[in-house]
Amino acid sequence: MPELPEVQTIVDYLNHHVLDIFIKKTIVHLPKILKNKTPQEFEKLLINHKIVKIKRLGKYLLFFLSNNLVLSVHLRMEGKFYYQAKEEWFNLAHTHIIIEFNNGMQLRYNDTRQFGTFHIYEQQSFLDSKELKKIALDPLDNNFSAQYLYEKLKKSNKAIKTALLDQSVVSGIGNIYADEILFAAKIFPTILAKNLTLKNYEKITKEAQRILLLSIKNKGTTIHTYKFGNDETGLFQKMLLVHTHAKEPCQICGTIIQKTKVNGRGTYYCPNCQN
DNA sequence: CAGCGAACCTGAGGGC
DNA sequence: TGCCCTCAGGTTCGCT
Repeated sequence: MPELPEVQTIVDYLNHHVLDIFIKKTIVHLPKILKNKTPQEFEKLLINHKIVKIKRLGKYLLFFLSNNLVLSVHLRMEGKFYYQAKEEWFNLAHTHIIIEFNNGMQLRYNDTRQFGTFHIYEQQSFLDSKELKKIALDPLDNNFSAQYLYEKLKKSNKAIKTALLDQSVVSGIGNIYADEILFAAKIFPTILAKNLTLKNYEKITKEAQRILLLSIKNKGTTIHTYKFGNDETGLFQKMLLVHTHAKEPCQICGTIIQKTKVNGRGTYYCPNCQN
């Protein structure tokens, strides 16, 4: 499901709604979402504590708790959070975890495909965890640069699109934005990363930052099921130039947009602009 | 280590 | 209406 702009939108929304409220109870309908705790341990660790701050690391949401623990959540393809009154209807079939606050509201984790993950770590060591330690800088990080990307990829035999999807190279970019970034940078998706120049990486970096920021401004991209807050959708899908536009004329040059598979992922490109 | 497909799941949509 | 196939904002595992 969500990539950097969608996760950032969800983090921004939740930071405005769920901070500094005591957690009253938790309900876990699908224990396998909790990867390193039992439902009993999960409740014991959260109850009578508060969420102090929520941050994003790549595509992970990090909930910092008042007891110096960190709840790290990955939404994978379809994970969603709803913040609703406990009386309000919800889809029982796909709501797997509920955190209820003492103000009568519930934070509900909904995930049709059940791919999402919850981990709880100590605040001083969460970055050492197996999943989080490999997350590279994202393009909006102050320390990110074209030089950084170039150094990481100048010997890589991967297709540039595959490299951009590798979260240990650059984090936050997924299938939609990889296509849009390479289109904007006029780079063919299957070119090997090692064959690109620093100048190419400067273009990729610049376009990645522009596109991701523009998408955050538009609350992300809703193609299938991504939602944030109380069932709101993003708007950036209206600004996609290649992704989902197979068989349509390119808005820049009129050539028909092609769809293919790169590393098993649907990939859209303009054979003229990205030649 | 690279590269590839399968696996994890459910549901929507198209073709017949 | 129903069946079968493909596809889906992601990641990890296991095989060659």
